[in-house]
Amino acid sequence: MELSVKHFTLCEVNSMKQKENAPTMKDVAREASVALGTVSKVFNNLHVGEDYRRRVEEAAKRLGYQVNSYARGLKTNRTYSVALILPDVTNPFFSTLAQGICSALSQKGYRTILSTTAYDPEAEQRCIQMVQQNKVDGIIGLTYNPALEVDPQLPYVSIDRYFSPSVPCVSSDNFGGGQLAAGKLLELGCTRPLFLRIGSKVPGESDKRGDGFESACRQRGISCTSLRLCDEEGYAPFQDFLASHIEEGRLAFDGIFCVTDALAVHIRAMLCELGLRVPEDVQLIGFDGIRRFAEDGFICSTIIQPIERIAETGVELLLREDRSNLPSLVCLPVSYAPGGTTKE
Amino acid sequence: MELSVKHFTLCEVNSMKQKENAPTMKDVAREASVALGTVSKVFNNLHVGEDYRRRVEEAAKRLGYQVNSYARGLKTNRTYSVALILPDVTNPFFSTLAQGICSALSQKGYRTILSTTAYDPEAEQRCIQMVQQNKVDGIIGLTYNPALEVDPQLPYVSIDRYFSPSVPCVSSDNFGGGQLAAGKLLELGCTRPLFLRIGSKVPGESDKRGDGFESACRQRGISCTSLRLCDEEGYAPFQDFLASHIEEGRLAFDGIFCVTDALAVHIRAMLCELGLRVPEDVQLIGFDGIRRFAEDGFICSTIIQPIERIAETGVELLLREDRSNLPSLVCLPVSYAPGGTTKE
DNA sequence: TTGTAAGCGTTATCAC
DNA sequence: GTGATAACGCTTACAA
Repeated sequence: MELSVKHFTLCEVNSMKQKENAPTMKDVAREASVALGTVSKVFNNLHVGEDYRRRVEEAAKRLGYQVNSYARGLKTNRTYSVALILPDVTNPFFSTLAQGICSALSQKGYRTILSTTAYDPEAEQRCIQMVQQNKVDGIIGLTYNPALEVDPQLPYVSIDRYFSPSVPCVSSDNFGGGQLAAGKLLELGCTRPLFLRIGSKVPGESDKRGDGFESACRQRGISCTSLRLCDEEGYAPFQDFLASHIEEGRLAFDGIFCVTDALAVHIRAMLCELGLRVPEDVQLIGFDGIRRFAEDGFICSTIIQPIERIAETGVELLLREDRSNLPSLVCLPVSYAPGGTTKE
Repeated sequence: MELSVKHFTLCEVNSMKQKENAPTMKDVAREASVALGTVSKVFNNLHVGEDYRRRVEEAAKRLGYQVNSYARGLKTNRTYSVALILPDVTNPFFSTLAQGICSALSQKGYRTILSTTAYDPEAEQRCIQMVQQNKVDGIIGLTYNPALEVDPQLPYVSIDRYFSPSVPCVSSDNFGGGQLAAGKLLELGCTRPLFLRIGSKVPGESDKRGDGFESACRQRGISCTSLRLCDEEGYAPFQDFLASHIEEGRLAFDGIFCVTDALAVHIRAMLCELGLRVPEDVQLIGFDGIRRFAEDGFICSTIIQPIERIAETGVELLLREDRSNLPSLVCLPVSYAPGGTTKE
């Protein structure tokens, strides 16, 4: 008689040691007195006589059989798993993205293999290697290594970073978001706008935020100041810059567009320390649409990224059957919401 | 001549369609003019003549060969991947946990298969099924289904929920955290403490937070009020409760311990609306140690969970070779930090 | 409609 | 030490 591997609720499990023998299709076939091929057909929903199907299903249940998707993948070359490569899932933007991608994938029957890279280009490359060995069906990556090496056969979707025409990139409409921020600030009475940026030194889609902002200001005949920093420099230069632009307790700017919400809250704190009031003296708009908790309001006035749609679009592009006419860049629409750092 | 699958940087990839033929060990063997077994040995770091090894490695590089870990797993019954089952990776506590577990696993050479369940007990069970088919080497789960069915053969570590002696559970020292909160509040001059809780109706380790708080109050001869709600009830009862305990603009409590930081910030907002000042009129302590961004301070005075250590411990327990003497519950030490909602 | 057998890419057991 | 060969669990022609 076959030794069956029953499943137990976690509460029932005690230290019973069974022999290491997960039941296989062969076991099921024997238990159901049918041929191996028949069992396979049942589990692939192919036509099989009704009573055969029943016998197989019952036998499988009795034995606690589960298909071995590794063995299946070996045969079919499809593993129904995709890799998600993110710098860090702690950041609210990334974690929301991860959530969206993970559930979009699971809805389509795919597993998510999560790799975090801590912004390290070499770790990024190692992840790629690792998941390629794992024979994933595709990769969604938000990476900073401009020279990532990837099997060209493997579907790849990039988030927020454009590589080449043949690698689809999905991101927010960063340029439009910058324009929107400028429009709002001006509309709210600002006349001396400032753009502040800190981020990676490797170029990315989000650089367009500042471009859009400046462009919109210029278009309205307003001159705009910008300060763009790299992560390595830290926040200190902002502090100095702001302090040096205060005259008689008055800042030279009355509206600041920050490249992220994270920066906006930092700048807000700096302004407070400098004795400036937000939004009375200076209005602030960030970018991302971060909330503290899901039910909370925004942590600052902000340009909201449609993270959910970015996730869905990325997944859709990655899993698309016909890969001949993929767009090289899709920008999703952003929106504005007040969050206490503007005068509404 | 073999058709080799070179790797390209993402930027170089153009729409070149190659034939679907990832190189296999057989190809490498032929390319290097050695036997198949020799190639296998090279990739498993077994003893092989130095020049053979070199030839194989060069051939592999030429062909862009990568081991197929599916095929390997089929043979060896180890996949070097573990499943992480979380309700939702958007919540800061969960995302930090995910980050810690993911990197601890990757450090040990394991991949993380992430599944999010949205607190749905059935989704949790489906995840378990799915990852079992995937032949993961183990599961780390933070789940709410009290009757999860799992293959008893498969190593399982539970976070924050105790199932049975044979299923290791790792969590913070919730009871101790409650005591700590009580001690702090009392030390800071509170005399009329209140405990507020909202959460799942299925019991979990975090229930001990309130128990510890009450116990510590009792021990010091102070009577303590508690209000414990289920998620379904929403925050409204808190609002009513607080409003009904105000007399002449004065709240009946001067120190509140909230079961999470999320609740604490909500309660703080409610108190503000009711015209009460935090921390002047009422002091507040939360639980978790949440920050808005990694560099920021805490969003409220809080009992900090050692999330990093929970992650590491969970992984260590899961991957432990000798599974005969596993602890059934390990509680990790918490600490207190002020965050603006207490008088320090 | 059902059964048979070859083979997916790897590892492991043997003789050599 | 190296090299053929038989599994691993499954899918899939193809034969019955």
